[in-house]
Amino acid sequence: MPKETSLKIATWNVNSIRTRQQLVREWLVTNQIEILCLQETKVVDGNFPRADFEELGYQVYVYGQKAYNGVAIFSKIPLKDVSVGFSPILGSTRVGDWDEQKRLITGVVNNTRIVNVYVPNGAGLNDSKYEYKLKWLGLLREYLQTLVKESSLDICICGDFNIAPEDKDIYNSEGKENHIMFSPPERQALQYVLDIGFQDALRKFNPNSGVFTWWDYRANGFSRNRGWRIDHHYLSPNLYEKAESCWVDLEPRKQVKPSDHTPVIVSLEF
DNA sequence: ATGGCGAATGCAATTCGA
Repeated sequence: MPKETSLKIATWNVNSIRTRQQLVREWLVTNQIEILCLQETKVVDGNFPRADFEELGYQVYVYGQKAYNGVAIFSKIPLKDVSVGFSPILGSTRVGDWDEQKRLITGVVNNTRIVNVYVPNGAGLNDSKYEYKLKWLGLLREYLQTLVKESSLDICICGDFNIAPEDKDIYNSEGKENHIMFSPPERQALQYVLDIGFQDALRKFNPNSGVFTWWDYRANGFSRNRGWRIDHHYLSPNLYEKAESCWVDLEPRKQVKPSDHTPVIVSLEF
């Protein structure tokens, strides 16, 4: 038994798990990933292609819906205390309709609660979906605040946040003040969540500009490297100390029929 | 400035994503 164990947690918006099934499988075969958090699975739970991943030794936890949204966690170690949506923590009275869109799944491993989120995109600043995004982030803050208050577990929040936190997280931030994924109100809403006490895992190791996780399918975004960093791992203080590396894997984005996102991986030493 | 591309639904064209 090694004195220290390493746990690699990846996050990847796959833009349909059924379309990306083979790509995800191949990536897991060539990479030693203990936990994979998926977003935009776009499939109801009964149709999730779980067998392919169970064969690789993963427990598969899903929370999906027809056509849109959907999150899942694959884990080599069985998770404890798995729950989906806001209501198990915040209560159905407070949450109301906010769990209609399937955007959050959580479970516990190694004294660590993993919270996998797919934050709403928001469409545009004058769209009702923008208001939805800001309110959803407010609810996420309440959710995390409640977790922190009610338990001493470490927390890793990872997923597609649909927000580039800083100028250097966009290939060119000029003129993007009113652009979805960069406007000040949404960045402030994210910062308000992080102010509870979470830190950006990637920025512990890499202060540089030009680190991206998403490239638009249109206008050859990837070949021109017109990217954005909108997928993140945010860690509570103890976990932040345990992080030993964090990186983006560009290989899946180079493949035929890729997702428009590529995986981000954090390695934790316990 | 606009639209570009890709996926789902469901079978043509529309909606959505970011």
